[in-house]
Amino acid sequence: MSEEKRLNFLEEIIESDLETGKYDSIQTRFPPEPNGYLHIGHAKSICLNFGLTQRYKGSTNLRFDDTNPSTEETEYVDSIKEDIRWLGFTWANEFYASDYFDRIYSMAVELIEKGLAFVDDSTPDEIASFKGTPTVPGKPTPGRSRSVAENLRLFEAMKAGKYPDGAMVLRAKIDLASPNMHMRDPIIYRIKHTHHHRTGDKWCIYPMYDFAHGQSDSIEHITHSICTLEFIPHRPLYDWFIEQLGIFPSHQYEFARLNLTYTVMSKRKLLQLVNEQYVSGWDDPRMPTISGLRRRGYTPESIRDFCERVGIQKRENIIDVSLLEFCLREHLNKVAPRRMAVLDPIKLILTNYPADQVETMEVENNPEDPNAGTRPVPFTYQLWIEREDFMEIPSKKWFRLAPGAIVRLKNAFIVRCEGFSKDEAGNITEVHATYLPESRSGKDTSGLTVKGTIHWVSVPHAIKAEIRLYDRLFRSENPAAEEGDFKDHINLNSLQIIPEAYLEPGMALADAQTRYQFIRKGYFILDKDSTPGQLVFNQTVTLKDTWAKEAKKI
RNA sequence: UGCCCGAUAGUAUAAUGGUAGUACGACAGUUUUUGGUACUGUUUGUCUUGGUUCGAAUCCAGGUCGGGCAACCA
Repeated sequence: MSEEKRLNFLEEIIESDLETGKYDSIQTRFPPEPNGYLHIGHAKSICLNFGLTQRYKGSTNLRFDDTNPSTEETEYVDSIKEDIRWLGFTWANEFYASDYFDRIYSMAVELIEKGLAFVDDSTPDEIASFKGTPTVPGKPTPGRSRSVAENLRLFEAMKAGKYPDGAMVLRAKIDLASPNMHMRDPIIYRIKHTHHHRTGDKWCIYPMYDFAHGQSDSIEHITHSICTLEFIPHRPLYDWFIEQLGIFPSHQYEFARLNLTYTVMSKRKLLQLVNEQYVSGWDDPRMPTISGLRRRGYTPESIRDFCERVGIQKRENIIDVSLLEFCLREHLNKVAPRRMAVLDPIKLILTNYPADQVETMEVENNPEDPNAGTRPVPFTYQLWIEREDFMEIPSKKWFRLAPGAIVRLKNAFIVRCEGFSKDEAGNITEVHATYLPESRSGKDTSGLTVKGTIHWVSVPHAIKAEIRLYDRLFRSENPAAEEGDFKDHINLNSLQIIPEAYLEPGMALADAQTRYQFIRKGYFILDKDSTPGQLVFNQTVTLKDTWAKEAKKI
């Protein structure tokens, strides 16, 4: 227990805040906008916000940042809640920025009364051009000099629905010459005659992010409001509103968002992949969404472990997806029951094994777990084995089947290859072998040592299943950074369907929640498309394959 | 050419003025009835130039490079 955990910069700030007595406990929030599904980048934020209040005394709210009704839907609210729960976190309160619309409206009125906000009826183009540029200061629009009474009257009328969308906005009156563009009289309310997923048609004006987020934090007494780097320039504005309104001083802290190699991580791009049907949906197993990873077979444990390992920093980063896969394999290796499945079958005929005999082999369920036990698997003279486990002319370092070579059939016998047959096209159709009766697993008296062990499934007992293999969705490490359209870099072979693989018979009763290891082939989980008569498995991830590398060298 | 943020092995992440360490990856090997797992070893790094200091990845100054900011998006 003496192992010291290194603190990230947020933990250091929090420990200091707790030590100095600035706070007795901390309060964080996870603030998604319900306009898309959560992805692995959000998982980093979720693990951060909830992790902090697990580690230190405090609690975390789930707050939907639903201030833009034109993009937000209840479907997204539901998926977000499901994903957070699945990741293993429980929020203290479920809040919505829309819960605070009345209070936020009053705050706007207060700002007007203090002469710190005004109604502007300039056109969007006018507002933009009067804002100046980063190097040229802005100029006041005519509305800026309106009286408090007039502003109050107009804002009231905006709320009452007297004006169409875009006719006018409410702006904070700050500093049109600020080098920070966000301080150049930012818009804080706009007119949108749009039905809201929660408040319905009660409102036709909605606060902007900058006039809702900090206020919501403050209302909830959030002590540490954690967001991503692009909000850094918003912080002075965040603080300005809190100061002018004299409300609870929440503080904003920023960290670098997660990026992963060979994928994209923006909701806009992910939505494009869905809408343009490059994938089957938000939960397509190739998507970096939480729902996609879940369907693919990822475990919450492995995702949490990954988020812990990537760390929290302020520098931009792109994490190698192999780290995610490492975390997954590490977890699955410990917990996944082993099974045998042949994905690309050829027949192995044991010429000296009685044709009418069926033996039951006891096969280990998980060599990593002594308590996992064994299961019976039927063995006959006709077996399915992987096509790639036989080589007519073996290469160097090959220690699977080849003419004259011996190999062990996992948890069964050692066999010697005696020959093979081909069809007219020259494809191997059958491999012939003899088995060594004295080499049975557990009572092997053959004295032989074999270098290779392969898996098998008895032909008459095999059950069929569809298996879906996945590869990375993009060919480029960082498709978003490539020239042109990111979709030009999509990997067109990211999904490979094996319509008919052969599985050991017990898999007919496969459990939908269990991630299985198909020995030597990777980890697999039942897909939601699966039915009792037509099993469908997703390959979660392959096993590390050092032979594949060796084979490439040749 | 305004303001803001950042820069440590291939990718991430520590070292908080005192031996540049860890993980993933890669490479090599040992063990193995999964070419899996486990274990061992190897490889590669402080953006740059000055300054402060007995001593700088760390503090200071200049530069370089990367990123962000001018939505009635969040």
